[in-house]
Amino acid sequence: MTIMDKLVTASEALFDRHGFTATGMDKLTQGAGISSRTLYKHAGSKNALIARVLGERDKRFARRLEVESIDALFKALEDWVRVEGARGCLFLRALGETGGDTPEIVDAVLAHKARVAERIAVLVEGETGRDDPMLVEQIIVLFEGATAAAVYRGEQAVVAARQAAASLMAGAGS
Amino acid sequence: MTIMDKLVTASEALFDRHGFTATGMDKLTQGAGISSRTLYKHAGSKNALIARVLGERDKRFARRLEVESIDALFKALEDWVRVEGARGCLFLRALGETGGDTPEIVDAVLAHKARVAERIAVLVEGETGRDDPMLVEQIIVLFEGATAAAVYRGEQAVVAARQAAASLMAGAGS
DNA sequence: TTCAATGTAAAACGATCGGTTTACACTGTC
DNA sequence: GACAGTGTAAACCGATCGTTTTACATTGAA
Repeated sequence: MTIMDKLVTASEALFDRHGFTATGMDKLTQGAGISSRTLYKHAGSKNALIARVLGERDKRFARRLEVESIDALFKALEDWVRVEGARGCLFLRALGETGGDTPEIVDAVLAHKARVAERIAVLVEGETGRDDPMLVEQIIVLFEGATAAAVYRGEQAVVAARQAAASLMAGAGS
Repeated sequence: MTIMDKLVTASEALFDRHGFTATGMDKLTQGAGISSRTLYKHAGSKNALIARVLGERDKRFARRLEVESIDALFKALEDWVRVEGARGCLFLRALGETGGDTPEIVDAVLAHKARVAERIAVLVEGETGRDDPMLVEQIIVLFEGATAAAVYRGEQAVVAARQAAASLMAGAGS
């Protein structure tokens, strides 16, 4: 495990549990077991570290979304919530905490959201056989809503989203 | 306009645009045009101020949700987004920034979410004539998802949520 | 065996954090 | 005309912020 891996892993957990602004550099160096000099040599700055954490999370999340149906997509989200917990979308949380004033963070968030939206668009077109932007938008909203609502309603929110998606997909025929 | 009104109004705007942790007390006093001593005499502490801001926002939001159908509920959300902008649910953002470690904030968030869920439950039962917990959960997810997705997809997310809700409500017959 | 690279620990930078305190001006009322 | 109440301005508290720096240990290759 490289220094960067240790740093990113520890940082992601700390950011996720305590927030980005509330997590100081000392907590990050302490969590990763490295000196502050090493952190800055590798990460450059706190904002760059946040952007890198988001980038790595995006990759890990995308790996989970390598499925072949909308139904499996929501099942994958259910697994994610069960394994990683439900504290809301870390990307949107980063955006909210920084007010959109940090370009590197904005870029990381938009890239992630674009990737998920594209994944959904491909799956919807694959299942329905046609380009249906409104249906795609509805699935995106359900996916986002399940992530957010799971914070205070638990897994049942994801289950409901999956069933709602199934209904909408079924009704999209012809 | 009382001191408390000025303080809460200015604080809500600052918290919403720049985040809770990133907004210092000096920005709050400066924004409200009052001294720090006056702020502490009225609000007690930063966390108490945050809780009060959330409480007032909940009231204002609830006033908007005094509608008579699920369709009107999503139209109300559309209005809200157009007027107040889409920076994500301020309650969940507060929860995320504090990691759920501040009881007064947790209470304010849960009270708000319970109120919205109850409102949705009443509307669903009023329109379908029966108690359908799964449908209620689906509408909650759509509502939450529209709020979150509007951050990066704009109003179309709310429109899609409204249409999805209409489909699900229509399919809930008997 | 010199040299650059990579790491550590720890002090220090100026700025800002949430919060308190002191000193003082203005108000309306008994 | 004393007095409590409410406000301001500003200094101050210790702590922490993100970041840089100094000084030193370890390593592997030329």
